[in-house]
Amino acid sequence: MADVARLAGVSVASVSRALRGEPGVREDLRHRIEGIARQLHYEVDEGARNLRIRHNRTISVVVPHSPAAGESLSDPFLLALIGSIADALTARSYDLLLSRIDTTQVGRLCRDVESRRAMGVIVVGQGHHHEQLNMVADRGVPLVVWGAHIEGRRYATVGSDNRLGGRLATAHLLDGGARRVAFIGDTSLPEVAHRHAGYVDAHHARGLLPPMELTRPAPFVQARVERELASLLAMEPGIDAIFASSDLTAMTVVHALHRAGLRVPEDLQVVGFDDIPMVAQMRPALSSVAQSVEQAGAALLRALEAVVDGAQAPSIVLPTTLQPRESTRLAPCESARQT
Amino acid sequence: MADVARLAGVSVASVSRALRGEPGVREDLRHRIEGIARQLHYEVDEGARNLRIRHNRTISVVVPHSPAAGESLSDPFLLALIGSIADALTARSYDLLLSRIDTTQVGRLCRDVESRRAMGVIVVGQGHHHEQLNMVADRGVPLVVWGAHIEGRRYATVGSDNRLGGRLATAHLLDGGARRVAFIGDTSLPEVAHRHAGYVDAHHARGLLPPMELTRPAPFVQARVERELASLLAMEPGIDAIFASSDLTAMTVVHALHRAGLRVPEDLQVVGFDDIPMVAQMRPALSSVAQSVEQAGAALLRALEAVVDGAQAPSIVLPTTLQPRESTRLAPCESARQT
DNA sequence: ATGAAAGCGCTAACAC
DNA sequence: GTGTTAGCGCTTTCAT
Repeated sequence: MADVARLAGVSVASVSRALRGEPGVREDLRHRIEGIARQLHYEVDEGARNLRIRHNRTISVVVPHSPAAGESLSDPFLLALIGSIADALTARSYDLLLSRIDTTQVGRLCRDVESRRAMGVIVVGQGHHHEQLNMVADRGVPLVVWGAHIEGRRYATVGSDNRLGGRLATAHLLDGGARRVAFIGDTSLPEVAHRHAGYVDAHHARGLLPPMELTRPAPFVQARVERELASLLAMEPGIDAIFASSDLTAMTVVHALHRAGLRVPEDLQVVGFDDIPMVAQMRPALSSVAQSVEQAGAALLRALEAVVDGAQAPSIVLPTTLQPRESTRLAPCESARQT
Repeated sequence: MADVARLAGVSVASVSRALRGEPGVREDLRHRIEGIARQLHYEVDEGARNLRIRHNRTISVVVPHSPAAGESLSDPFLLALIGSIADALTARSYDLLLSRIDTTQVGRLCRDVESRRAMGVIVVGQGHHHEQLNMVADRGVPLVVWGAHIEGRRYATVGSDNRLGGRLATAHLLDGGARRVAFIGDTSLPEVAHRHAGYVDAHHARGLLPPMELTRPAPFVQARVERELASLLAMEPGIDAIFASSDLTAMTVVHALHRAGLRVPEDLQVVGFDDIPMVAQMRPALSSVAQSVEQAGAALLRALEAVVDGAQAPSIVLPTTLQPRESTRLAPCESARQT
């Protein structure tokens, strides 16, 4: 900046004013300064600027690192979500500091904010770390989590209407003629628990008793899903539909059913969750519950800004919709009336 | 930091020294200071620190924004690559500033570095922006690109051995009995061009003339792939195998072939590229060329560090390997001898 | 409308 | 071993 000032024959104060578009600067001077800056490829030092104004526009986005499961980094939904966040931040000229850390480490979650690198944190997926997240929020770190609204949470959340999604999926299966619908998914995860609650809802709404023995708590890992499915098929021959709590799980399920010589949807219907683009390419094309990814980034940012402004842990729920395809029996038009 | 100093009854200089593990500090004092810092949840202000030491450990990772194609944000390979980079940076205690911008805008690509927010840039995918990338490098911005080594490039690259991959895939198809192998992919992209070169190589190595009329320049967009495939099948009935330049394209191809009543691999063999985890779940399971994602992040970082240290645009090529599955005819064991 | 000077939170000489 | 002080590059009073 000193260089620009010297070349323009003015003080750094004027350069600062000119470059930031402050009013009290003569237009011709401003143009001269801008020209010189451009020529030098000069950009204002963000660190120095932030230090002076005691403020920054960087947001820390944390993708939980799950050493146990291979769940995380092959899921296209996660990429779509991160992309949505990146776009929302870019649109509002925030910077995005990405980190992949173990969410149990409260200290590391807070570090970016406490070292003033970032003004707030977005965590993509709450997993089992409810209590740790509460601790982060208690420490005064502006925090918003993509996930489910949990009783007693002190952090902001943005997430899909998982319960509605679960209800839509299950209703679709039942109305397609299924009587014994299995649920595969790790219900110890809050989001999955809500999907399961919707599954129960749909049964009740039809005067049916949800068959709890058909709920299998398989984590996202492929091998586990296959094992649970095998045991399910062996023990419960009457089963005629499967609601998988993610598309990745559903894909594994369809593949395994095929190897077992069972046809989808003739022998068993299958519905997934997330509606990743790929499921339309499966054979059969997979019915799935779509989340509103495009809205997610903007909603997360809105919630975070509210928290920064002192709001008390707001919570936003985004709509889910059913996308009927070939893996379920009810025709797309018929399923329109579902709830 | 002043707070910590006051509570410890020492000067800020001592706190700074203690917290950074400098030698000349009495052990008991250091412990006292560390205790107080922890208690206050104090973290050193990174911005102020970087300003003072005139240096930082942040790397800008740019995911090209392609307004045209929907190519980008559903590709699991991209997420795996970003994850690999994030892990490599974390392991070496770098921060990752993620942005999703139009790579044609040279100025924005340079901004993070020129505003001293980051010390270098990693671009994930070179697309058609060879010239712009050269301009960035010429501006003195430390730059490394995930992509192909191009004649006349002045920026560092890290990428897969796409030519080898193309050769492996094509050889596998030919040795599985195919005689008219089609290539679907946008050969104007350097990486895809290399895959195509490998396709040509494999033909030559067997004394065959590569059937250039069977090369279709379809971009990653699904609709385009389907159209090209339809025209291909209509015009060239003799076609008996397809090498798709990405797994996503291959999935679309398999789906379209099925709707056209053609069987894979009996009527046509299909092989993809990237080996995303999902292709093993397809019906039939898709043969594919695997890239070394796990190595990618570390290699990119190594190259970037070399550039920062003044190296002249190094270039790293990572191995590719064929993963034979059900969509091709040659048994996995037989295919071991391929080259 | 422009400049001089103080200070954001930190580190690194230099003194003691 | 510890404190004092200058200054990183910027913004912002306060003068002029």
